[in-house]
Parts: sequence; C-alpha cells; structure tokens
Amino acid sequence: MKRVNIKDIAKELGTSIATVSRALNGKEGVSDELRKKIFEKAKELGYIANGLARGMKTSKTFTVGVLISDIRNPYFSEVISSMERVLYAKNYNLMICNVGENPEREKKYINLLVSKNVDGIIAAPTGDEKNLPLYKKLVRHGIKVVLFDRIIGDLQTDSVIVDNEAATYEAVKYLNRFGHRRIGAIYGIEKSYTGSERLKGFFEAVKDFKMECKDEWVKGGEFNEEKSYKCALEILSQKYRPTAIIAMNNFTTLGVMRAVKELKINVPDELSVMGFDDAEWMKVCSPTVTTMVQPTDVIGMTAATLLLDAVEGELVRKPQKVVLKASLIKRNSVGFVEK
Amino acid sequence: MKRVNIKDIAKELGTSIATVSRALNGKEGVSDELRKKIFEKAKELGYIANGLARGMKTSKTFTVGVLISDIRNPYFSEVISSMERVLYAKNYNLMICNVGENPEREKKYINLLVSKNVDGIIAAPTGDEKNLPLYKKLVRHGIKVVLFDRIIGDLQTDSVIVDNEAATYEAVKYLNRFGHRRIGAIYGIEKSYTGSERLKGFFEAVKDFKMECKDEWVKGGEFNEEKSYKCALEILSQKYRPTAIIAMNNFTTLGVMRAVKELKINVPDELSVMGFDDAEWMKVCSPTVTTMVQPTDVIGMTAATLLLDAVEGELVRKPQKVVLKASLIKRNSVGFVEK
DNA sequence: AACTCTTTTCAAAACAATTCACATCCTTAT
DNA sequence: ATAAGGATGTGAATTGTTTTGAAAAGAGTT
Repeated sequence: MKRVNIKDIAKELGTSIATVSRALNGKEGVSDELRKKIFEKAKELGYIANGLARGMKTSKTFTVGVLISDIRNPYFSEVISSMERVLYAKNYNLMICNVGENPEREKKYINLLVSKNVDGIIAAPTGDEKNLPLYKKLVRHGIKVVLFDRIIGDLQTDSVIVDNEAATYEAVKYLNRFGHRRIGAIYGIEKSYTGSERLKGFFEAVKDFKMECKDEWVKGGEFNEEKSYKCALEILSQKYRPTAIIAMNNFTTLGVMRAVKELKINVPDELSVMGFDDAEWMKVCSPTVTTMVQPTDVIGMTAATLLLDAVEGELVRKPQKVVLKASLIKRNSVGFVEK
Repeated sequence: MKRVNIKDIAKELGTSIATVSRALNGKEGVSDELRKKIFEKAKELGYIANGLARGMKTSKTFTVGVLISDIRNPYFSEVISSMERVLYAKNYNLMICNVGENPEREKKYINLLVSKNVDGIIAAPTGDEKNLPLYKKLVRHGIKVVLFDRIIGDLQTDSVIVDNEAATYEAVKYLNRFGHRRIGAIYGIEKSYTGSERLKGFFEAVKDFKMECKDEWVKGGEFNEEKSYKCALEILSQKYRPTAIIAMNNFTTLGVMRAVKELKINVPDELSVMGFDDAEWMKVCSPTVTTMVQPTDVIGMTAATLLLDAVEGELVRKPQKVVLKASLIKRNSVGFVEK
C-alpha cells in the first residue's frame, strides 16, 4: 500500500504542498485555521514524513552511526545504552556497527554510514593507521565525529576517554597498600590505545613503588577471555609467582578468575586479583572482584551530547577532549599479602 | 565540502548521468571501455553513492530496525550480534531501538523507523495490545516484520521463538531427577509472552511430577535483578522452604544467586538453583550455575535470514514460525536433595 | 544509398520533501 | 479611488539517483 505524502494531504484539502509542508513544520505563513485542518488531515490519513526526501533537501537524517568492536562486551553495551538514551530524546536513531578489531570492517562500515548520510559518527576506532585518512575525510566532509574509548592520531575532533594510564597506576598503588611486592599482569592488545596506556600506567607504578615484576609475569595479547585464561595459567603455574595480578579489561579479568579457580588458588589469601571494567558476574563470583571501573554511563552520555552539540550547533567550535577518571570498586579479591 | 555525485563523474567524462548510473550498477548497455573509465573516475573522485537519493527511487534502504527491550541484557546483545553478522554480509545496517518494556517508546520508534524507510523490522515486541495495530500497519505497508523472543496476537508474519513452556518443564523435570519434591520459582513479567509461557511450563511440570509448590514459593513480577533478589530473599527466609528454586531469565537468576549468597545458603547442598539464559558470570561464580539456555546465535541468525528472505525474495510466502529448543547446561548449582 | 539490427548513449521524468521568489487577497491609510 | 502593506498561499526549483523511451551511431545487408 502506498504511503501517504504531503501531496495527498494538499490534494484532499485543496491547498498546495508548500503550505502543507510549512504547516507541518511549524513555520509561519499559514493561518491557524488552515494549519489545524492540515494537522487533522495528516493524522486522519496516518501521514508519516518521508525521511529520505526530507534528508535529501535538508541533508539531515537524524541518524548517528556507532562504531564499536563488539556489542557483546558489556562495556560497549552499557555505553551504547547510555548514548541511546540521550539520542532518543532528540529523535535520533543509532546505527550499530560491530567492527571487531578489523580495519576492513571499519572501512566498509564507515562508507556505508556515509552513503546513508548519517549526521554523525561516534566511534571507538580500531586504531589502524590506514583508516585514519577515512576519519579525516569524514571530518572534512562535515560529518561530525566523536571518538570514545580510544583516540587516534591527530584527528581534530571531539573525544571522550578515560585516563587509562592513571587507572592502572592507581590499581597498582592500591595493591601496594596491601603489601604486595611481586606483581603480574594480563594485558590486552599491546598496540591498541587502551592496551598500551594501561600497560604504561602499570609499569610506571611498578617502578615508582619499586615492585618486583618479571617478564614472565606479564602476558597477554588479546582482550578476550580464552587468551587471558591461558596467560594467567602460565603465570600462575610458575613456582615463583606474583602475589597479585592485575587484569586489564573485563574479559581478561574473567580469564584470570577462571584460571585461578582451575588452579584452586585461594583468592585473596594466596593471590590478590585486581580486575578492570565492571560486570554483573564480578558481584556474584567468589570472591567478588575488586576492580577499576570506567564510568560507562557518563562516557556514553558525554559522547552523545558532544555529537549532538556538534550536529545541532550552528557555529564550529574547537574540538573538545573529555578525560574521565576510572574509579576503584572495592570488593573481596584483594587482600593483604601473606607473611 | 560537497560530496561527489554521478553528475560530477558524468561531467568529467563528458557522458550522461544515466550511463554512469548504469555502469556503476553493473547494468548492461555500457561498453567495457567506458565502464572501466567510469569506475576509475569514481574511485579517483572518491565517489560514494547517496543512499537517500537511491532509496527514494528504489524504495530500498538496506537498513533494518531492531526493537528490543534492553541492549544491556546479554541475551539481546548476543542475538543482535548474530543478526549483525548475517546482515553485514549483505551490506545492511541495523538500527537499534531500546524500548524497555515501554509501549510508548515502541510506538515512537516504529514511527521513526517507518519515516526512515527501513526495509524491515526485527522486533521483540513489548506485547502491549495497543501497539498491535501498528505492527499490522507495517505489514500492510510492505515493511517486512520478523518477531523474535515474543510473539503477539494474530500478526501474519515470520517469527522465531523458543519453546519456553517446554524449557521450564524440562528444567523442573531435571530437578525431579535429583529428588526434589519441594520447588519454588522466581518469575518475570507474568503477562508477557515469555513470562507466562515459562510459568505455564513450570506449573505443568509441578503438577505432572506431583511436587509440592506453595504460593509463597513462587514470586516475581519483573525480569530484573533487584526485584528477583528481594523475592528470593522472601522465599528463602521462610522456615519451611523449597529444596530447589528455578529462575526464569538471566537477571532473575542473578538475583537468586545474590540472595543465596547473602543468606549463606549452601548451593547445591542446602538448595539447588536452576537458572535461565546463559551469561559469563554463571561460569565463574560459586557454584557455577546449571541453566536452561536459549540458542541466541541461532535465534539471531534465523531471524535475520528470515527477514532477508522476505525483503529480497520476489514472491510473497507464507509466514514462517520457527520454534527452537532451549537446552540444559549442567554445571554445579543443582544437586541431590539432602536426606 | 537505403534499409535493418544491434549496441551504446542520452534527456527527461519520477521519487517526496523543502524553500525561495512571487502572486493574490484583504485591510487600512492617504 | 488608489496605494501600501501585511498575511497567506502558490509554482517551480532543488536534492541525487534510477529508469524509461527514444535517439544516435555503427555494422552489415540488399
């Protein structure tokens, strides 16, 4: 069945499409009486504006693309949920693009979003250098871009990140207070933005607090459970092992906890575990996990708000860089080191 | 900066836009030589087709709306991730719409999706009667609809669901094998499709296996952790209480586990817990949770495939109803009842 | 040279909205 | 009576693409 358009309304009312458009969009130049009639007729016919046609003319689509690595990661689903809340209020739709850590997908999705004339893109970029020009092109072409979680190169655009370096530094500092002198870590993707920053903070703290940290105690390579589990097994099977271990995202934390369980290591008596990110399971597993959490709702809200500002604001303003702090949630996986 | 369009390409090459369009879309009637030149020029100028204009003409947008209650629910994020995988392969985008259990949001989002001329909608409907006409209108207007997780009324459209009744029936049956004769339950939204089906299967099994089930042992009302936690506390604080309890989705399961932990009830020795849905935490908490899981990836894949079939298929076919089975994952929260 | 046939190309008409520049109407002032 | 001015309404252009019917060009046949 054909959709009703303003032409139909105009014809029914014996007026012109221009007038109908003006009336429906709340522009002046239409008498109150006629305007009312137009609204009534629109409702009666079940008129819904055609966003494509409107978008063509106004070059505004009320659509925002969101590039993330994996929607199944609670970190991302929480951030997105929070973005969705602010965008929904302004009648925007979100296009979710799972790019994994795959630059090819990132590229294809960006082009798809451009072809759909999205008003803006909120992205946690893979960080691959070869897609940097793509992002720059977006900015040049007037598609607003807000980066979150990770930033790349010298892209002149808004961004919302967490001070990852400080986060792991604080985590180590906290462990230090519990008397830990031997420390290990499970990291994620070394050369990713978050991965490297978190490692940096870790090593810095290790140095500052004069802890012992052997190469064999620091392993990783991927932000996933399986890899982290294996790395944790390796680290913890050593005869001489750390008294505390720090994981660098939610999946790695999960891997560590699984390894610990399998090796029947008592946490926190024999080993303290510091997690990263928060997840439901950390509240119910035994022991519950002490962890550095990122303020996912603030991240999402801020990113969405920045994008809306950029999209709806008339004037061009300087790129903003919002840096948020991670915070420590104290639960039961960290304890004093055994004498 | 202005986007390059086919007119620009045509002008540069001294040909007509019709020819450029034909060449780029792989239609015949363009000499190989000219076609090659057109492709080269398009690449050189960085041409990306304008989806709005294309959509106007072809009334195809390569966009699919997805209505769910909450992206933070791992059940939904897994299903969506799986949908995304199949839709991405065919160059479709997903518009995620978090509707909570709110019919108003559902209505607004559906209208938004219509205005954006999505090719189809995959929805887990709230089930509110007053939005049924909206869904019917979609179908009438040629927007393909695939329902999943829940179905509503007499809507003539494809659907993918799990046999929820059988799922809880099987769960109780399993508990019966462990000698449980007194059983309780934490349910979700009674009048929701999934909620009522699961309850139905539960009561049926309770009757069939001649179990004892007091009214005070069956509580619920919302599919969330807090409410379920409170209900579980109430049930388990009673002097005469069930030896097994069954939760009816992932959040309710989490609530039960928290209550159990707080009451220092030993699971499975003092109480067996049967969960529903799967989640990371169920694998790491103590004890790990035995649970009825829905095949999220199959659900997502099937729903997306059905939608693609409907959207891309020429001929109209009968609405399909795919019913999948939940399966039991045996872990450690269910044990033999104490003598 | 005139004709058919095939291949290649083009001009113009949609698609549904917005918007600019006019046109019309009515009132009021000169 | 005429002019001015404000309010209200209209026609037509515009947005970028696809698509259709027709035209042009080239090749082969008579």
